[in-house]
Amino acid sequence: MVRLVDIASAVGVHPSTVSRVLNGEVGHSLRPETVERILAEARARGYRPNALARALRHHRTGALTFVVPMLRNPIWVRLQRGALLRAAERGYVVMIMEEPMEDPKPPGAYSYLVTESRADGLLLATSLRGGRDAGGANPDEALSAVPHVFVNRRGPDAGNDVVMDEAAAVRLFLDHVAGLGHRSVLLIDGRPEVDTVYRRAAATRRHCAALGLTAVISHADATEAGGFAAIRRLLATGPLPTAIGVGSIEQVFGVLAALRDARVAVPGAVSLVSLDDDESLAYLDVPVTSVRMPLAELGAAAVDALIARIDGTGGSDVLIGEPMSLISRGSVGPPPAEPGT
Amino acid sequence: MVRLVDIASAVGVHPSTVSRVLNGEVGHSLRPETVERILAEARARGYRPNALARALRHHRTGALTFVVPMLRNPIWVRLQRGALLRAAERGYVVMIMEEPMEDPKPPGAYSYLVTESRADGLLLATSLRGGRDAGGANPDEALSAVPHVFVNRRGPDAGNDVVMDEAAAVRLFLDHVAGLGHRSVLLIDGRPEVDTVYRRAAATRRHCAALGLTAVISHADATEAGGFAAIRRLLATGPLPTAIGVGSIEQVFGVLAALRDARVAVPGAVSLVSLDDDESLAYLDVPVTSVRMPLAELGAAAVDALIARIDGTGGSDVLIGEPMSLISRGSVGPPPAEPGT
DNA sequence: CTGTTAGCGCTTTCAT
DNA sequence: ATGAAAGCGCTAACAG
Repeated sequence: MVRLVDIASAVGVHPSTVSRVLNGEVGHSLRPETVERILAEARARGYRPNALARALRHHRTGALTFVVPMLRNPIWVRLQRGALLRAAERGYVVMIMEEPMEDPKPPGAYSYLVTESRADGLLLATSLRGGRDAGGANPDEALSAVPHVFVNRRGPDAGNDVVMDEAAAVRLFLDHVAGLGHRSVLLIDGRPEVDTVYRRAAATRRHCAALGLTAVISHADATEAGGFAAIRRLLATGPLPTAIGVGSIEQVFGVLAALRDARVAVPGAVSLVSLDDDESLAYLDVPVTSVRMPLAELGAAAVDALIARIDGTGGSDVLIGEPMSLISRGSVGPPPAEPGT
Repeated sequence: MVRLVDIASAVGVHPSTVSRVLNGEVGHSLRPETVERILAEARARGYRPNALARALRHHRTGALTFVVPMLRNPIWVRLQRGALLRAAERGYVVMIMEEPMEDPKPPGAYSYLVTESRADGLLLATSLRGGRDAGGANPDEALSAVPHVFVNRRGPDAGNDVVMDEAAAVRLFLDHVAGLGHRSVLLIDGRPEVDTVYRRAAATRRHCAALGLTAVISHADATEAGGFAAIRRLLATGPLPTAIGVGSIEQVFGVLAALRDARVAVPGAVSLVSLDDDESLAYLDVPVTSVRMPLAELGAAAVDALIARIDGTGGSDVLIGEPMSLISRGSVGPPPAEPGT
């Protein structure tokens, strides 16, 4: 390992001089020759500053921690990617912690990572929504002492949320099907305690009311089996609404399978929109129309927001709405003359 | 922030005493009362050791870096999960670096992370296979100085590879279809420079020869479009082999779509096996038989192997073969009387 | 049983 | 234009 002192003694100057040169000190005028010699020596020996020692002095680790739930859902991949890319651009590395689904911890359970100087701040996408609207957890003290931002969900403390415009996504879906004449809508989504689900459900009720559509909300596990079961359950109780929105890709597969089993034609009898795009949807037997969400942008914005908190540069809640679009692929058509079976 | 000295002066002892108590020194006998007072004070003030200072002393950061290619493929999610879980069990945190697909770097490009003391070792799943068999890169010096392990691919230096038994997966596929009477096999997989692809292709040729089957290998992008194009291309040149193995989930979707378009019945005309399982395959219009690979186990084993390298506790190449199984779902049947369209 | 001392590798006043 | 010295928070010999 090459240290600062090594190259200092090799060149015959004091370590502090080397430090200044290598950090490109501006105010300090250095003799060009000295600078040259130091730079040459450092390059020759492949000197790399010790991030630990530096962090210890600066009270800055240059690392962020991203806490994500252990889900298969590909949205996390795109989100993570956007965050990693932006973090790299801004000179940070990111640690990933996956939160076990069985025993989800309160967000404050991760503040130790900052307290122990393992990271400068926390990107929190813990599974449950947290205090504020959930009524569950009490305001989390450990957390408030630490720079953090909630990603894709609203946390217990206002002003630290970075979320997407789920209401806009829902409107894209509803306006599309309403425009084709649909009057009854079904939203199949995950558990209502999940913040994104909560916001999509609320937006669906609100916008359906505004458009004069009837709305049914069905909550199920965010898995293939969950989507399958939801359709089964609804078919047992009567005819389906003619337009169906689905909250996660996994559920889309289950919903399609259940409709196929029940011989409900798509888009003949019911129309389907996925509120979560994936390339594979274009290749199914019924290519599925979907709303593409700005996930990478969400990840990047969350990193920016967190760094602002770390730097003490204020910051308020962020709503990401762009780019968002409905990708028309063929699972949506006009409603049938009679309500779908 | 609470430091060691703070609780030392509060209790009225020397910092080193506090250090000893908090680290549960064994040889050193401490007066129970002192121990009690220190522990109480530390708990009361919520003391957390500074990981930076500790790492600086110990020359150990307690962090590993996982370098993964920027792919959508869900295998990375399962692999990452296995690695994160095991790392947490062993007291390490994991940083993730995603390697840009456009300009893949040689594995040695990441050794600076260890040199700068940001991590103790590297889990490398960089996109290309590296020197040894690829003939490309020259032996990477920067890398050899640093604890590392190649995950799911073989690196340029022997003895540091942790891979799955791709040959066994291929055999599971081939024995299954051969047992049903298939005599001609097609493997659709990714780019041949990717090590897993290379090994599956080699195993396919070898085992087909042993079984007396004809084998065709088709390389395409590991995407839906790639799988689609591969089938299109092959259909243009003549009838398909009756048994098809596919290397990645994304390709499976494309392959199914192309077969559907061309009115090739599955499993009537051709049988299909995915060499990469995913829950969603069970819900397609033709549920797809697949080989489930031990991805989480691979991630965990890679972490163990890397920690062994870090601790200087030897270690040689690791081959993960268990648990691996063929999940029969309905896309495989006996071959048709006449070869597929 | 506990205190003293000397750093880990780097940065930053303050001198000169 | 450069050197000296102190210290980030913790630990590990070595004393006593």
